[in-house]
Order: sequence, then C-alpha cells, then structure tokens
Amino acid sequence: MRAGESGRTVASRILAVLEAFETHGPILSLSQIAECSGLPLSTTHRIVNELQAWGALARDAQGRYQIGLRLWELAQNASRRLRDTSRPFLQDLFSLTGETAHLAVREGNEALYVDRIYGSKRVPRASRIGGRLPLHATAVGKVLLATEEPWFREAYLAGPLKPLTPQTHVDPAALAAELAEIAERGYAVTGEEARAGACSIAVPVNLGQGAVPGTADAAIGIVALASQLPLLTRHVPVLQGVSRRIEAAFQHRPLPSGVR
Amino acid sequence: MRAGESGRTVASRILAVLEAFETHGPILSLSQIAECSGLPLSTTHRIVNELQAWGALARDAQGRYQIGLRLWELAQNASRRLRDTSRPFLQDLFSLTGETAHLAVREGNEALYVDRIYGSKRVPRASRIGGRLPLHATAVGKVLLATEEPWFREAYLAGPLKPLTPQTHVDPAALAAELAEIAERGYAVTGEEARAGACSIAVPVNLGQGAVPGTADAAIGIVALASQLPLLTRHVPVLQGVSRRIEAAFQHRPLPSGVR
DNA sequence: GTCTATCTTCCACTCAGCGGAAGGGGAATG
DNA sequence: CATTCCCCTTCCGCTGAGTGGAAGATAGAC
Repeated sequence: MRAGESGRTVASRILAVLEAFETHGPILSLSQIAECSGLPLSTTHRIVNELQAWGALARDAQGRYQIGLRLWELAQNASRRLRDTSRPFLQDLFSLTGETAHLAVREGNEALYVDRIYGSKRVPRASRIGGRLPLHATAVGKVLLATEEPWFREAYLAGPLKPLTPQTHVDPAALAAELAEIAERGYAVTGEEARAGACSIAVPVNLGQGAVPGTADAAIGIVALASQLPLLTRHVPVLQGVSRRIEAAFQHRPLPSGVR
Repeated sequence: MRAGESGRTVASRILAVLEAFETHGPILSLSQIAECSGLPLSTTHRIVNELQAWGALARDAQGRYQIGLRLWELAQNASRRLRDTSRPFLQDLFSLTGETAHLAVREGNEALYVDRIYGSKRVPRASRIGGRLPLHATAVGKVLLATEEPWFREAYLAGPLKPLTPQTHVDPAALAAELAEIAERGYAVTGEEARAGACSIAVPVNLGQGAVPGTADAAIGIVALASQLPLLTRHVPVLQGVSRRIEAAFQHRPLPSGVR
C-alpha cells in the first residue's frame, strides 16, 4: 500500500463509491465518483469495474454509472416482510381515503419511508420511497417519536430541530407537549410542516419487533392538500383500522428462518 | 495475505457476503454467511462488521444479520425514474381492472419485476418486486422477448427452456411462432405457465432508452385467477392506454443529470 | 454444572491493493 | 481537418491492509 491514504480499508473505499450515489445524484461519471468518494482515479476505476461486473453498478452507453438492478433486487430483502405484509392494507387505505398513503420506520433521527401508495392525483410530494425526513417535521415521525422511550425523546428534542418550512414546529417545550398529546390520543397531524401545501395525519403500527414494548416499530399515514387539514381527523378510524390489520397480518406471517 | 485464498480480491469477498443474502435467505447468522460466501470465520467477521457499521447490513437482537435499510434506500436509485413515472399509471391499471398490476424489465434471460400493485384480493403470487422469472414463462417476458432483436430471440430459444409448471411452453419452434404472433398483435397472454392457478396478460412499454429502436425497454401486465383466462383480452385497450401514458410521461420527465 | 456451538479477538505473515504517470480515445472548438 | 482538452484505461514498483488459524469468550441446550 502507498502511504498516500494509509489506514483506509478496501471496504470503506467501496462503500465510499456507493455513497457517492447517495449524496451526489443517481448518475455519475468515473471522475465524479472519484471526486465524491475522495479516491484517486485509478483506484476508483478498479473498484467501479468490480462492482459493475457483479451488478452493483451499471454503466450506460455514455460511460456513466448508476446503481445496478442486482443491488436493487438484493436490497429489496430489507424490510420486505413489512412491506409485503402491509402493502394490501396501504392499498385499502389509499382506496378508502383517496389520498396518498405511506408507511415509515424510524432510522436514527429520521422517518424512512419504506412504502408509498399514490395515484395520478397531484399532491405535493412530501414523502418518497427510500426517502427520509426528520421525525419532528412529519406526522409519521411525530407518532414514532411520541411512542419512543422518554430518554430518546428528550435527547432528540435537545438536539437541533431544523425547520423544513416556516410552519415546522421547532420549540422543544411545545413539541414535548404536542408529543404527549399525540401519545394520549393515538394520532398525529401536521399542516405544511414537512412541505408547503401538504398536510398529513398518521397513526402508529406495533409490529412487536422492537426491543421495548409499546414503542411503535412503524407508522402509517396519509398526505393531502393543505386545504384538507380541517377534515383530516375524520380519517382516524380508517387509519387505526388499517393499522390493526397490518399488526394482525404481521404477527401471523412466519418470520423467515434463514436458510430456504 | 495468506496463501489459502490467494487471488481473491477484497471486493469479491464483500460481494460474496452480500450474495449470501441473495441465495440463502434474508436473515443469516455469522457462521451461515461465512459458509455461504466461502470465507473463513474471522474474515467474514471483519467484513460483516464493516458493512454493518455503514448500514449495508443490520444485526438483530439475536445476533443475526440482514440487509440494512441504508443499502435498501441507496438501491432505490436504481430505476427510480421508471418506477416513479409509471407508478400512478400502474395504480390506475389496478383500479380499472381490479387485478394485480406489475412492471418488469429484462435482465439477461429473465423478467425482473420493478414494481407491483396489489390489494387484499387473493391471487397466487406469480411475481414479486425484486423478483425474477424466466422470459418464456411469463406474459411480460414474452412481450420483452417478442420485441427483442432476432439474434437475441434465437439465442434465447436455443438455450434451456425450463418449465415452471406443466403448462409452461418449452418447445422452441412453437414458442418462436407464438412470439411472432405476439409481436404482430401487440400483447401476450399466459395461462398457468408461470404459476398454477394464475393467468396473465401484458403489453410492451417503449421508453426510448434501449440501444435499438423498437425493442421494448419494459412491459406492464396484470395477473388474475386462471378462471379469468377467457376474459383477459378485454383488458388490452386499458393496458395499451396505460402503456402509452407511461411512455409519454417518461419522455417528458427530465433525465437526472448527475450532480444535484 | 457441563457441553456444544457460535462469536470475538489476536497476530505473524504476505501479496493484493495502491495511485502517479503515461498513453488512448472521443468530443469540442477554431 | 487539426488541435486542444477532458476523461478513461493501463501499467507497475512498493508496502501495509488483509489474511485466517487458533485461542478465548459468550450464550444456549441438556
């Protein structure tokens, strides 16, 4: 090994290459990948070629790279059970409410959207499959936060609370009170806090997989135009019914054991 | 390096670890990963720990590993544009026909399902998001094959044609005639060829991204109970209409340029 | 309490990986 | 058409990251 970048593992270099597609867009040239990942051109070249040969990356006719379908296919294994189980019920939620429906889990301090049902109706897109938004700015995030352990909640509220819009709630004391209220009544509502023009309502889903009973493993919600905000709470019974359906289906679905 | 496995790159070892989750199930112990990937335990341990730290793998409370959400999120970049563009129209297809709707692309000799819309209605699951099935056994696959270049089609038909069910068509001459017919009339129908109890109909989607004009980049289809087979062709107008909508939407959607 | 299986850590050894430099190829420009 | 520029590809002397067997730790089964 040269002394230039000593101490950096091959694995960390490979992951830095993949990370370049996280932070710098879905299609990159070799030079762009090298620049983003902080690797010399020839090192990048070697790594990228090996990833492409396997199918983790794909090269287009112009010589640019993107994430390969084999990696996409492999990665579908992540939370597949949750997505497969809940999809039909999210479909029902979408049909019954006429609004975009989504499913999110907590990943660190963010809500990660693992599924989303939407149609042709134009709504401002606040969520995106495989997208993340801060917990405090989203209805699903607030629900996940409200049902977390107190020490986590307090640590979260003690950290920086970025506003995504002028309407985002960022006062820690006010948020703490709001979360207590959410925990009591069992749902959260947001109005133009994640994105201008959109409002959302969400309820928790307890899958029984969390280490601590009572914390929600997931949350489901719907998103509508901001003008619908006064009417959102009428959807609570449907949301809670769908949540219970997902919980029941998840318990009854056998956990994959490992070897097929 | 020890002489034991000389010649094997670190990248190939990392990819072998990921491959273990492709071939041996979604949840594996450290020993299982070592066994599946053909790596010594301590080598596997080091690689797995580094993948876990980054988020490519996740370890559960029992010490078993699965694909991590960060990798899942990153991998959503693969064909995101196609999925995002077509999703609302697949939703319409689902609503209009009442049947499971899916979208597939060709990956080698298989149809890879990149999206699928389904509800609570029980249908035998012939397709799975991130799943693959041989081209000759599926309606979407037959459509993709029918619009491919002759040399590819001939090479495919010269290879092994595995039956998935007793109804799978495997005679190369009969298949060639069938594919010519599909190319002419613009849709394919299968009856219990991919899975017992299920039938399917599909049409091509031309996204204009293939290197060769006229080959379909993708196909959409619906799946129904086998008893619906005589009625499937009534859905052709809707399928073709939805296909045209997807094509139009895809052309008008700007291609991501790389750097955000 | 004992046994078994799995996971974690250590470390002497070595070759896979490194990255700068040079050359090739393609596109843009004049 | 020639030149220039930018990006990609290939090469290779050097070296430290990676190796994997062995020993110890941990947890579960009996």
